[in-house]
Amino acid sequence: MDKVVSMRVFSAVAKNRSFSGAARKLSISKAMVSKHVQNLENSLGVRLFNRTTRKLNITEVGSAYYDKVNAILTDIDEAESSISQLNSEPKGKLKIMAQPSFGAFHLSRALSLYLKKYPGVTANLELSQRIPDLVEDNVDLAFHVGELNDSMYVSRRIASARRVVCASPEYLHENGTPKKPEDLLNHNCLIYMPRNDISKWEFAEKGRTKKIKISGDIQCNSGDALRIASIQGCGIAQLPTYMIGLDIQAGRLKALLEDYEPEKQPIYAIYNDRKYLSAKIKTFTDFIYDLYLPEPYWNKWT
Amino acid sequence: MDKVVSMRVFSAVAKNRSFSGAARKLSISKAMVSKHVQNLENSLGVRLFNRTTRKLNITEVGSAYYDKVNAILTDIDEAESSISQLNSEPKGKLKIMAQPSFGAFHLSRALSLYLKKYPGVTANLELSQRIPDLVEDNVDLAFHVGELNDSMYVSRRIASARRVVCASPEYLHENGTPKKPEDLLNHNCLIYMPRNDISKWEFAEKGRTKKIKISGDIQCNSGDALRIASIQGCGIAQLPTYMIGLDIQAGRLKALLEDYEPEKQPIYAIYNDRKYLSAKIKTFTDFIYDLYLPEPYWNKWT
DNA sequence: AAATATTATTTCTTATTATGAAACAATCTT
DNA sequence: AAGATTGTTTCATAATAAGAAATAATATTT
Repeated sequence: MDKVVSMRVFSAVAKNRSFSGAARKLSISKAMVSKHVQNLENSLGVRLFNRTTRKLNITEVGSAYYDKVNAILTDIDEAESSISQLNSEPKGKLKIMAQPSFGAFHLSRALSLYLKKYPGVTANLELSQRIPDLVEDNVDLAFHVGELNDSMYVSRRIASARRVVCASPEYLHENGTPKKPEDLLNHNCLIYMPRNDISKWEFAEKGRTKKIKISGDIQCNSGDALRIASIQGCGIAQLPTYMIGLDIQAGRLKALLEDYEPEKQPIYAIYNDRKYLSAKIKTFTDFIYDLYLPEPYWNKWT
Repeated sequence: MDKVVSMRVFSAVAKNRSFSGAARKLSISKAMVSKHVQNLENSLGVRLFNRTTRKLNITEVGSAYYDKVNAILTDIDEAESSISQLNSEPKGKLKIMAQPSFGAFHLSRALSLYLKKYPGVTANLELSQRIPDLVEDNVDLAFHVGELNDSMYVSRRIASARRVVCASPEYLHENGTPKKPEDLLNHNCLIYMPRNDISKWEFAEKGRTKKIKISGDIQCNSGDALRIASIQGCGIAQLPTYMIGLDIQAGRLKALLEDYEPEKQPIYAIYNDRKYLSAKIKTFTDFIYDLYLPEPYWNKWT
């Protein structure tokens, strides 16, 4: 028998000075009222009311208990409402993890807009290449560019990333401009290698995906490093537009093979639980999702 | 599912940073630990722990809830222990009702001894002829001399009362001294009449009870008034020794028909509940019972 | 690399408990 | 006297608690 319920019933009986009255007020049977009071009396080993069928008097002990019970019930209500309030309006620290380039270029901007809208939230943005373990790292929310091998967490697609092949004008001047994907075989390609198995680039041709195995003398797990390398004319890179949009606009890099542009990569928000999503996580993912609708700005750089 | 139990389980999990650890500490199955936490999470609509099978992290909400829950649990424990303490050592106001003569002559003395022994108790002694309704009158304990027609309350025999027939020396000098019960028919008897049906006096003769229908010109529902009347020589009265002991010792009254003394009347303590008897009631009835053992002093006045 | 151990959860069955309608007992009100 | 209303008890049933065992995930040890 739920002790908190029994306390509420007891409190109602004491307040109404009647078992039946309490039953009506609480919309339960008077049998249950009787049993709840007995439940407390048994667990306390004390008589709380002196009663006959027609008269009711709270005992001295009952009266002392009544005061304490009311304080306790108030505290419980307060705790629950403050918890649900904490959950209905975003508050507290929001810890986010994301890949360095996407995080640095775009999340930081989104975050500062978000924090302006929800002053109760503070943020902690941690940039790392690896896909975080939300629990282990105590992270509320992670963003990931690219397909996820299944994780136990919830992922929500919040945007997409165009990838383009690019090189510096200098490099192209020296080594020529590839016209179709296969031409890359003769170029020095800058290889992004977060895990050590991908040395193919995807392209689209006549609606089909085509993979070209590329090669080159630089392999790196940092997109930023590849970007710098390509700007410096080290070779050709395939990079997301959210990284190199400005470089292309500024002419530091030239986009290549645009007719063969591959499928956009999905960008996911990853969080722990769909059921009890805290307000700060919910509102931030919503905010991000809306911010990048219908097409994120980094995908429209021309 | 008992919310207080769930709170205790939640608190143990948070303290141990482990579901299994909490289960061991509480000696319940980890299945139940899991369910209790889920119970709270459901009722709050909030995730309290971020957890995988191997890692556990309390959420921000969970942490806030943890503090509140601990305070609440402490309050509940405090309330319960203070209630049971209130019940284990006598405290508070003890409201007693009794018949005027017995109360005035003897209970008041017993009470003052009792209150010396238990300083936490204060007393309220109300003297009235009628048998009280404990609930209606909000009385802890009543004392009654004489048989009870069944009441719904608990009665405990705590002593007995001798009754003797007596008259003032002056009356006897004027009207003669009755030698056997039947002689009373020719005397003016002072009739005690709390309810209006008793005009017989009991006597014992050869081990049998004999009832003598008496008559007289004074009927009264106050034993004290009868006592005064008999001292003043108005007639013969049958009164308990606890009332007239001193009068007989002082020679104001003479005991009559002592060879025919009737059965002693029982004296009862009446209270509300055998199961949850509060400490003050229990200790006072025990105290009274012991005080009058093996035979109350008022029964041994010669 | 494989085996073992430990974690939280889920499933399943069983024993317990909560629930209120109805019967009951005791007053009060008409 | 009859009817209404009180708190309690009884009873049948629906709901739930409980934990053993299976499961899934991941450390740790071998």
